[in-house]
Order: sequence, then structure tokens, then C-alpha cells
Amino acid sequence: MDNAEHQRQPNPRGSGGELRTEIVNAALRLVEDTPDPSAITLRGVARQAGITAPSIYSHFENLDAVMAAVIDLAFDKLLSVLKDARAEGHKAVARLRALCRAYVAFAVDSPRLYNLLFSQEKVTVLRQVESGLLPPKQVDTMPGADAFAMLVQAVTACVEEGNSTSTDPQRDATLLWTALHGYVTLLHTTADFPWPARDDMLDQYANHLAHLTD
Amino acid sequence: MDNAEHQRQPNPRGSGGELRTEIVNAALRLVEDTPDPSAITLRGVARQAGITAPSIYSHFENLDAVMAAVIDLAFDKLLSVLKDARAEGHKAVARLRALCRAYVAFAVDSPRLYNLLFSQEKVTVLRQVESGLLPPKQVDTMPGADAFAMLVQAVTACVEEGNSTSTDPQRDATLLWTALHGYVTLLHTTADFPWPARDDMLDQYANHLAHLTD
DNA sequence: TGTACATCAGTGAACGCGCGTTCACTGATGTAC
DNA sequence: TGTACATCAGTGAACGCGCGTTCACTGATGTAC
Repeated sequence: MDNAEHQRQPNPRGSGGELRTEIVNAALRLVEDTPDPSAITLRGVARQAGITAPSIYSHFENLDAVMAAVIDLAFDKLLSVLKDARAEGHKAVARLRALCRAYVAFAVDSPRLYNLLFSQEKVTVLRQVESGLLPPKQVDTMPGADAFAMLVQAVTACVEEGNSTSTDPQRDATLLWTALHGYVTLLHTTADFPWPARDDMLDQYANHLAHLTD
Repeated sequence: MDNAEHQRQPNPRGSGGELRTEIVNAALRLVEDTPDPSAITLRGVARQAGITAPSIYSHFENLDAVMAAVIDLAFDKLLSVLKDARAEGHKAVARLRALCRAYVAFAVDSPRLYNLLFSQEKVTVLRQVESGLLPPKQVDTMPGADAFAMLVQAVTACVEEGNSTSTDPQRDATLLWTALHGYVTLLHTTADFPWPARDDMLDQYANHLAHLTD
């Protein structure tokens, strides 16, 4: 459609599913290249993938379905980065710090992908929860549930090793998560600000929100 | 164009500028009603204002200029809310807590307007700062500079009254701001989460990031 | 082994839509003489 | 006081564009007989 690869060869018989992967990867590249995620279009994804727009419909219902697949992939990537970080160090405090650093590094390295993970608003849901029409959802049904569970577990481990005075690891993990999230998103949108050194920021969050004593 | 008020009367001679205000207010209403801000169009603003699209060009260069005016207005609103909050209580600690509550309340009450304030990405700038091509900007040239200055001042006042052990109010105000920002944005996008009580969250942030001893 | 046919993977043309932007215009109001 | 005219505030029609989505199609590959 676009570039020189006009003579695309169809995939072999059994493997029509391979184009599905190509489409998701094309959308992923587009996310990283596009400042405003809502400027990503179905036709744009097709161009990036080197196919025509209608071809996408064989694999996805619409653009939203493509983006949902990208978001799933991004959560997988985040989780994988966090798992690698957790393997660093033997002490619980070191592992918690590594987790925070890895989370922030992921967000800073892939800011647009990171934003995509947390940019779908749910105001209506919020309003319903507040007014008691809807029960608060269980953590483990959320897309990032595994990642958050790791954080809770890391804080708990610090307490168990006697290096945190946290009395409520779930709450303090929530405090830590929100703080890290606020930090990376503001880094992204308010870069013209005299930010303190990143490591200092991370230490402050971890020390004081997870109540580390080490 | 849209509703029954087809027979709009032009503004009187000298006051063409009044339509400017009407356009900004129309865009403001649209922001609150539109989940995805980039779904706001110039034609949509015109419809909301009850005028035809070309009329906007007499007052603004394009839609971006309209939205810039909306953002200015929103920062003014935020600042005004914070100033009111600062007037509460005589002790510095009470004023700091009131400031945090007011900030969060503004973001929760006007989530889409709040998002608009901090949704313009500046990745390029960030990259340049990191690589030393650009000096970090002074705080006071930012749009929300006044609001941030109030927070720094509030932390400083706590230290002066002996109720905070902060050794770096500017840094700790930054920590507090980022945490509050992360909290309200995640409340907005991840409403289906077992959030702890809001007051508890706010107290934790203020107590531990601003090092309150009271 | 050859041949007719079904299936699969993807194409190309076409549609209607809302968009940003331009242009010439209209009609009310103030001003000069 | 009357009248011609300039100015102001906003309109309506039109344009070209990229979009999502549909439809009939093409041509390669596997399968049945």
C-alpha cells in the first residue's frame, strides 16, 4: 500500500493467525511513534503492517480489539520486566527497591506504551462505586493484578524480614504504586520541571511509604 | 446550527470579544462531557456554543488555541480552589492538609478538566533535558507554577512551626505533588480497584512525604 | 498422475461521514455629512 | 433630522481529506476423485 513491499506474499494455508501477530506488533510500533494515542487509526495500523485496511477485519472486530491486544501485550511486558527485577538481590528490601526502579524504568523507556495501560478512563464506574451502586472490584480481576500483587508481596517480605514497620502492606503498596505512577506520568508531561534525581525520588517513596527501616 | 436557538443575535458593536468567552466556556463544557479529549473538534465546540464553525476563526487561530485558553482557565480554577483551602485553619499542618484535600477534590470533581492540565506530553523535552541539551526549566515558568509554589510554601511553614522534619521542602513538595497526582489519575482510570479510604490515603501521603510530626 | 474444485489469505474499489478551512455573503449598527 | 456608507459579527455553501466499513474479487494452495 505504502512502501516498496507492494507484492506481499499471503501467509501459508494453516497460518492465517500469523498476520494477527503482525497487526498487533504494527500497532505496538505505532503506539511508540504516536504522541496522541487517539491519532492511531485502523488504516494507519494497516499501513504500518504493510497490508490493506480490510485485512484487519479477518483477525479483529475493529481497532478497539487491536488496541486491547496491544494493552494485553504491554501488561505482559511490564510483568516480565518486574519479574526480572525481583530476581535481583537476596534481601527483601533490595528486591523492593529493584521493583520500583524497574517499574519506573519501564515507564520512562516506553512512556506512550505505559500511558496506554492506564489511560482508559472509568469515571462512570468510579461514580457508581462511590454511590454504592457497585461493589469495589477484587484486585485480581484487573489487568495489572499480577504486577500489583508482586508489589504487595515485596512489601510484605520486607516486614517479614524485619526491615519495614508497615502495618498494612496492601495499603502501603497502593501508596507506593500511586506515587510511582504520578512520578512517571508527570515526568512525561511536565518534563520542564526541576526534577530531583530519580534515585533520590525512588528512595524517598520506598523508604517513607513502605516504611523501610534499612 | 443545532438546537432551537437558530436565530442567534450578533453581539453589539464593540463587544465581539464576548463570543470569545462563550467559545471558551463551550469548550470547557465539552471537556467535561467528553471522555476522550481528542474527540473534541472545532465544529463540536461551535455547535456547543450555538454558532457556526467559521465564527471561531475570528477569535482563535484554531482549535489548539481554544484549548490553550481552556487550560489557562482550568489552571486559574485550580489555583483559586487551592487559595480558598489555604485560608482554612491557623496552623501550618492544617493548611497543608487542607491544600491536599482541595487538590484531590478538584481532580475528583472535574476529572477530565484535571486530566487536560497534565496530559500534554513532552517526551522530546524530557529526552533533551536528560541528554543535557536543554537546561531544566525554572519552576516559575510552568503553567501550574503558582499552585506548586503554594505547596512548597505550605511544607516550609510546617517546618517553621516545628511540625515537620523535612530538610528539603521543595523536594518533599514534589514528592507529595506526584503522589497526589498519581492517586487521582489512577482513581480515574482504575476505579475498579479496592481503594483505601481517601482520607487515609491523603494522611499517609502528607504525614510521610512531608514528614509531619503532628 | 492428472484435474476439478473448495478454501484460504488478502486486495481494490467504493460508500458515506465528519472534519478543518476558505470564501463570498448578509444584515444590523454606528458614523459622517 | 435625514441619508449614504463603513464597519462589525457572524452565516452558509463549498472544497478536499482521511476515516471506518462493505463488497465482490483474485490468485495461490491444498484436497477429492
